[in-house]
Formats: sequence, structure tokens, C-alpha cells
Amino acid sequence: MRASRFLIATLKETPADAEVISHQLMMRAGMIRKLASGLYTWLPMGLRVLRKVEAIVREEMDRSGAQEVLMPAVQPAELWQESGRWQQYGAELLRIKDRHEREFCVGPTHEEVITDLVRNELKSYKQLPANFYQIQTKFRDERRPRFGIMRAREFLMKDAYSFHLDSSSLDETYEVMRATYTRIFTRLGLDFRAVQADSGSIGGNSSHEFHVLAASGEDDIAFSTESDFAANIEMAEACPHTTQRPDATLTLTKVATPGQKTIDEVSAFLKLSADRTVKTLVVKAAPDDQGKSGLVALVLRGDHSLNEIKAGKHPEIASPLTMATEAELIASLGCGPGSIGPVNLPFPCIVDRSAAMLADFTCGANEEGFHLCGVNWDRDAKITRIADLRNITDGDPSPDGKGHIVIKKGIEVGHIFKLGKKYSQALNASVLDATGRASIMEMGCYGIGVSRVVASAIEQNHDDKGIIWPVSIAPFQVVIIPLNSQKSELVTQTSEQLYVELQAQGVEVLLDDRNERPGVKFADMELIGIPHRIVISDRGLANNEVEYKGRTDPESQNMAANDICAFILAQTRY
RNA sequence: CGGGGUAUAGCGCAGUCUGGUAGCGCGUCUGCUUUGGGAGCAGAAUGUCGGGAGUUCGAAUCUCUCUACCCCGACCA
Repeated sequence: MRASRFLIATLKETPADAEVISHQLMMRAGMIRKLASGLYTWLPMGLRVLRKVEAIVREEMDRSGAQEVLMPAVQPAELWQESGRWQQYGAELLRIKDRHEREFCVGPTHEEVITDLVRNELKSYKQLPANFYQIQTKFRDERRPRFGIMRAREFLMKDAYSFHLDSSSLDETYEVMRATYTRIFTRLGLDFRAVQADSGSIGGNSSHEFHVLAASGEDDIAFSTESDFAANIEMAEACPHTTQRPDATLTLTKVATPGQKTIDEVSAFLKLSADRTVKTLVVKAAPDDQGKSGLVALVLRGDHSLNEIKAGKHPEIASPLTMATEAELIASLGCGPGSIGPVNLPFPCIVDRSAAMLADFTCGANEEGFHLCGVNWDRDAKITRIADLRNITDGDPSPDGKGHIVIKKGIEVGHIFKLGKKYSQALNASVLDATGRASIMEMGCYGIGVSRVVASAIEQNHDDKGIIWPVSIAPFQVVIIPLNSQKSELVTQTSEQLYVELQAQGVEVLLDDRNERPGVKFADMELIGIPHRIVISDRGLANNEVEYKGRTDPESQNMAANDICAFILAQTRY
């Protein structure tokens, strides 16, 4: 490709609304332009990268035995009503009407459509297992689109859905997909981790997210220092440092703590560290047999934070997690939040595993302006239940018993999980099994955020000059920069020759034949992030040499003009 | 959806408080010079000052209203 005939839409200045580095660099490198909030046009330079990611994903999906389909972006409301998600999905589902006032949505995902297809087309267990995928535009009406392409409303996603006669077949395909994802992200040149993830309402621990590690990530991932344990903190099991509660040494005493409400205030006021205190949160309890819902207290160590997902899953706690209102607290306890403690509570008390290991701790006195010190479980306060309620934190023991936990930021680029029969049941998707009976299929679901991969690659690979593409997804592998070609026939000829030669070898070359000064070309090509640069000048050609520089090399090197083609071929085979 | 902020040329911004008819840098176009790290000189084009309504002799500037966008908070590829 000739740069003079290709839209090089680089910007010197960073657009004011771009906050994260990938958004800034994608704008500056002329890869994308914003049309409206969360909606972006891919310019030629950006689209080349997007297509490369897509191609790698497609190759590996095909290799895994999945079959590509392409489903409509617009989907009829009826299917979503059948699955129940027309009501459940909420505001992120963009609902539209056609000219006949019939309801549709713009697909945020395709479980309904694929299940509908499969229930019509697959009739026999002999056709299973089957895995169908597509690479297609999704729309989710995010409450707050941000970070450019990273959290856009419209985005490109690879989604795959597998169908099985039984769960062991699902397990097999799940493992194949896990291996496939590992190949994909490895080929994409990303530093990533597969982490255990919350599987939502489906249950089980059969869900993995693939995260690209980057400081700007929105997810917290817990890693073990000693093992390959990795989990999203949403679901990582938080283990206490000790399983032996010390004996009580203090007597229960009530102290005045006027105006001290938060753990920070109370621990500073009483000169205690927060891990010697306990915080008590009152939430709605799960409804009983009569459908009535009382309150339940959750007790955590003062320095720990409640994991709302874990709490919401607890059988004795209402789901979704709902905090008691201040009025409810005052009605049942006579005090508001900030003074609550587990001593003499009129309702059950679910205690986090770490809080349960405390002795001689401090807590609210259930009386405005007072706290209790020297509190001990069993003697002073009753534990109804011990449960894992908190977020895992830095330094906690790893749940697998090996090493301790470090927390890092990740960007979720892929997610695989076992759906079970959720959709196949709702849409009655069955096949005949070997005994001739209808059997509802097991399903798996596997997503990759293709456009998000592009942004996350930049988050992970950039410097002060611009993007540093992994070779496998760079828009061009090589740029040839002729210097002073308008003055030098030899420079022009040599450049053109090399350009043709490399192209003939299948290398993707950009020939920067623009009538720009050298500094402009260098700066643009570094900003765009092309991995290999060849500079051709009269000065070098006088010695029969050209200059080569890898994007991250500190210095360029001179090289015999005759060798450069072979050298580049060696560099670009990966 | 709640809270905060912004809207002036393609991009980045000043001007708004204190009303007087629109400016800077970058970019773009023309010509000449220049050509190893975002060139120099000379010239040129480009604005419903986000939209609407109002106050005023006069509004980018004051008032009201609508809209868009950005940032902070309970979620996902």
C-alpha cells in the first residue's frame, strides 16, 4: 500500500474527550473516529487491525471444529419473550419497532436466535455435539459508554454456542474452547490470564474469563504468588489467615463514641487498627415459606469489604442483595447504621470466616453513640452461620493453600461458560436420544470481544511515541521510508523495487511515498506502530546499505541492501 | 438512572465575570525555499459561537429552555 493513496489520519494533539491511552492513541493514529457516544467509525488503518484480530479468531475457531454462521443483528421480540429476557434484560437492550409496530431488539447477544435455529435444524443426537459461532456487531445500550472502543455501545464480538446431549460432552467442548482461547490470545501477542469467574445465575464453577493484564483494566483479578490460581475477585474464595480463634482475654465494656460512625472514625477514635473491629451490615433475608422476608445481619472484619455477589447467593439472604433502609434499622434496633453490632441482635447473624476468627474485638453497641470493646463470639454474641462474604484482598492466603494473593487489574476480552439448559429448556430445544426420546440439549457459550482486543493490545503495548503492535495484528508489518525520493532517482527506484519484492513474498508493506519531511514520516509511523521500518536514503545507498529499525529497538542498524528482503521475511514469519 | 462539568474553525483552546459584531496555536489550500526527527517565508480559505426563546439600540457574553458530549458511582465482550 502506498501511503499517498491511503488515509493516514494522524493527529498531533490528543482529542480532549479521550481518557485512556488506547482511546487516545487510536484517535491519534487515525484508526477510529467517534460518531456519537459509544459509536465509532473504523478508518482504513484501524479496520486492518480489526480484520487481523478477526482472522486469527476465525482460524482458531475453525480449527477447533466450530462452524461459522451469521445471524441477524435485529431480532424479533417474540424470541426474547419466549426466553423471558424481554422483561429481564433491562435498559441495555435496545428495543425498536418496525413500520407495522412490531417489536424488535438490536441483539446484545444471540442465545435466543441460535437456540431457535438449532431446535429447528438439529433433530438427532447423532448431530451432536455442534458448535456454531459468528463474528458480528452487537449493541448494548451501556449506561455509560467510555474509554473509546473499550466500552462502546456497538462493538464487534465473536460469539459461539455449543449444543450437547449431556453434560460430559459439554465439559469436553468447554475444555476445547478453553484451549482454543489460549491459542487465540497467544497468537494475538497478548499478556493474558484465564481466571475463574462468576457464572451468574447458572451456578457451578464452570466459567472462565480471559483477561488482558493492564493497569487501566476495570476488573480486579486475584492471583496466587505460588500457584496458577487466578480468579476474578467477584468470586475468589476469601480464606482467613487462621482457623484457630484466640481465647477471650478482655471483658465486655461499653465505651462512648460520640459522633463516630464509620470504621475509620471509630478505629481512629479508639486508637485501634481496623482489623480489630467488626462491621455489621443489615440486609433483607431470603423470604421464608410464607413468602415473608425479615432482616439478617452480615458481619465482616472492619478492614474487609462485602462481596455483594457472594452475599446475594447465600440461601438465607435475599437476592439480589438489598440493604435494609435506615427506617427499618431504627424500627428494629433503635439505632441507625454506624452503631450496629452483633451483640443481642433480634435477627440471624451471618459472620464472615475471617470475622469469626476474631477475639476481643470492637463493634457497635446497637445504641447511638456507643461501641462495645472486648467482644467475644459465643460468650457475648451468637453466630448463626459462618460464610464467605467478603472480597479477597492483597496478602490473603490463596484458596488453594499455595502462596498468598496479589491483586492485579485486567481487561476482560473473553468469557466462556456452561449455560446448561437455561435457554434450551425455555425454547424447548431438544433432539431424539439413542432411545428415541426427546432430550433437552446442554449448551455452552463462548465470547470474545474482538474490537476490545484491539484496544487492550494498545493498553498493553505502547510507549511515549505511540502504539507498539504485536506483529500478528499490526496494520502493516513493514514500512519503507524513502528519504528525498523526489531528488533521488536511485532512492525511488530502490524503494519501489523493495516494495514490489516484499509484496510478492506476501509481506504487508506500507510505502511512505508522501511528500513529507523525514521527521513527519518517522513520527507518524511510530505513532501508528508499524513493527519494522526500513529507511532508504542516498547516504546509505552510497555504501549499498539501507537502514533497519524495529519499533522497539533503541537504535537503527545499517544492512546490506541485498540482504534486507530476506531479513524482513525472517522477521515477519511468526 | 443520580451527582458534577463542558459546548467558540477539522483538532486543541482563549474571549463570557465587566454586552459593542470573533481570535490564537496546530491542521488545510496556493507559491517559493527546504528535506535524517512533527520545516521557513509570503498569501488564502474556513465559524448559524450546540439549538430555540427572551432581555437589550446591540448578545459568544445576561435570563429561560432544550439537546449533545465528558467525568464520578450499583455491570459486561
